[in-house]
Amino acid sequence: MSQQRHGSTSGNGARAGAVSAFPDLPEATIARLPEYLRALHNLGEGGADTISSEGLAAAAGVNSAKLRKDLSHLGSYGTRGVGYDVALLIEQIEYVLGLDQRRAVCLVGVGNLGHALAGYDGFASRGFKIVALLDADPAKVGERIHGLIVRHIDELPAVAVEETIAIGVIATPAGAAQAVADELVTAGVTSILNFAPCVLSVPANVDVRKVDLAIELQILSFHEHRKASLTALPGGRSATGAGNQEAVGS
Amino acid sequence: MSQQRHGSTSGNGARAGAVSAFPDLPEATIARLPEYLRALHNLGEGGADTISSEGLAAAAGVNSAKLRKDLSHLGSYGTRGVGYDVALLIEQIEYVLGLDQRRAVCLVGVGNLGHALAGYDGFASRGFKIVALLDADPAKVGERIHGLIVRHIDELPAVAVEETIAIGVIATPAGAAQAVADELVTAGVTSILNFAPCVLSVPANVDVRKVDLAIELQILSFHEHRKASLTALPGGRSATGAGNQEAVGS
DNA sequence: AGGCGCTTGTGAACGCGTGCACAAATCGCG
DNA sequence: CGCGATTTGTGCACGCGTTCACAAGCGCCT
Ligand SMILES: NC(=O)c1ccc[n+]([C@@H]2O[C@H](COP(=O)([O-])OP(=O)(O)OC[C@H]3O[C@@H](n4cnc5c(N)ncnc54)[C@H](O)[C@@H]3O)[C@@H](O)[C@H]2O)c1
Ligand SMILES: NC(=O)c1ccc[n+]([C@@H]2O[C@H](COP(=O)([O-])OP(=O)(O)OC[C@H]3O[C@@H](n4cnc5c(N)ncnc54)[C@H](O)[C@@H]3O)[C@@H](O)[C@H]2O)c1
Repeated sequence: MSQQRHGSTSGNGARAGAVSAFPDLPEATIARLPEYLRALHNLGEGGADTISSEGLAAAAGVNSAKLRKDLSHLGSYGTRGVGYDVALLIEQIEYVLGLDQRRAVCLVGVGNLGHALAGYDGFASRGFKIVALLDADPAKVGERIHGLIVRHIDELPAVAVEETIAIGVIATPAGAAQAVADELVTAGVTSILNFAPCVLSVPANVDVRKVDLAIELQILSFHEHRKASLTALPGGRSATGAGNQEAVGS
Repeated sequence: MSQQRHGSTSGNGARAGAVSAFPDLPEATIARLPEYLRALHNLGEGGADTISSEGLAAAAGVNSAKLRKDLSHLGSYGTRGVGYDVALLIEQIEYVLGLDQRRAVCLVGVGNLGHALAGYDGFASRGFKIVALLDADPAKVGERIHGLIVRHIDELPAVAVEETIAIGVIATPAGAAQAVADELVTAGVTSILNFAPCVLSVPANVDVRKVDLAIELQILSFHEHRKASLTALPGGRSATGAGNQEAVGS
């Protein structure tokens, strides 16, 4: 039990006072903001100063109406007849996502996958910093990867004291994932990204997101199956198929 | 343009005749079926013969009503007062997902991430088989990884002839992803799993799914930001937070 | 055979997300 | 200074997905 949905359905919403008034963004919107952000960075590097909703939507692979509605939830940062100021919009989205402060990431499980993640430069460039690599295997402990030394999982509490860990990444086998998650929670981590193919039970105040390769492949397999059974039918050639672009993770 | 949604909104649906009558499953349902399948395999190995919707829902991390509705779309494979036959349900879900036939996967880009994917045993155990590893770097070509030899990307057409590729996986830098996608499509691949952080343009009959780490982290970052700004407010301790478990991929 | 408890399957209500279509707003130009 | 072109911001309607609640069905026990 205990796994609910994000549901910001708590009725606390925005009070009369202008204390902090955190924007009560729809979950679907915040899932797309990173995509907009990446598109904006690309456009900015391309020398663009302003961008229309149509242009940005194309770059992000979404409908322009959806994009405008998403951005309108952040406030009015566009100019009618002109478009959005790229630099300003980047700043706003980064603020909302909390990327203005570099967040510390702790990676647990330096195996096949963990090794690749540890060497990924896409972390640093997006505002994250891996501050610790942890593993239970004594043979792995001490190994140096991209300037970081692998430490033993038992040192997690110590690591948490040295630096406030914002996000814990689990890249251990499924059998160890729940135990690792428990330890992360005990150490004060309130956001977990789980690569192990299993369900995690965590307290209500902890956010868990899961990335599961096999699920993605199986969904694609379904559509292959469907397409195959369709082309084998009367209908005709193609035309019935539907392209898509499901955003999933990174 | 060109990127629409899955939308099986084509009105062809189920004809009067019982030709193949492919179940017109909601997209949200098929995204959860792999999760149910994994839970069922675990339960089966645990010696369970039958399982109630409540039990299976708990194992898969979802609401039991949702699970029953999902399964009801496949037909009536449960027994009232008893539950679902584990083996039968596994068989049915695997059939619907098209996992009864082993699907060939082609991995393009054997770098940091591609190396990890190539060595992942989670593919084989879920009904997939990597049949080719491709890369553009001459230094990588010829390398042996887990019994497969890395071949040059130019050999893709030849590979496609040798074996029908069901799914292409892109693990190249973002700059090369669109070109690789085009080559995959030309080679006849109609399902793509993209790890590069960019939007792909593909014909309407090709399915693309994307896995983006950075997006996952940024979503978690947002919730960290939100939680931080909440605990700093009058309210009280916690209780307002919301646990969750977003399924994403694998 | 009948009744009782348990579990599935589903009708109905609700809420969220999407997309259309347009009014409001801004810029540039004559 | 006013007008038209352009683009944002949003009210509204629709469809999908989720959840509740319960009738129908099944097995077991007496
Ligand atoms: N390799 C991939 O491409 C891939 C893809 C998708 C998902 N996954 C999943 O990611 C996870 C890791 O996969 P992998 O291929 O890297 O496996 P791996 O066996 O290569 O690595 C697992 C690592 O976790 C460490 N570990 C085990 N128990 C631990 C514990 N209690 N605390 C800390 N560390 C512990 C092990 O020492 C090992 O180094 C698995 O759950 C796998 O299903 C892997
Ligand atoms: N490493 C990670 O943990 C990680 C995580 C998430 C996403 N990604 C993304 O996955 C992709 C790969 O990451 P990586 O760390 O493995 O990078 P990498 O540079 O280590 O590997 C890229 C590989 O692609 C090959 N390649 C380049 N152009 C090619 C082409 N046209 N055809 C075929 N092969 C080509 C290169 O030779 C190289 O071997 C990137 O887009 C990255 O953003 C990586």
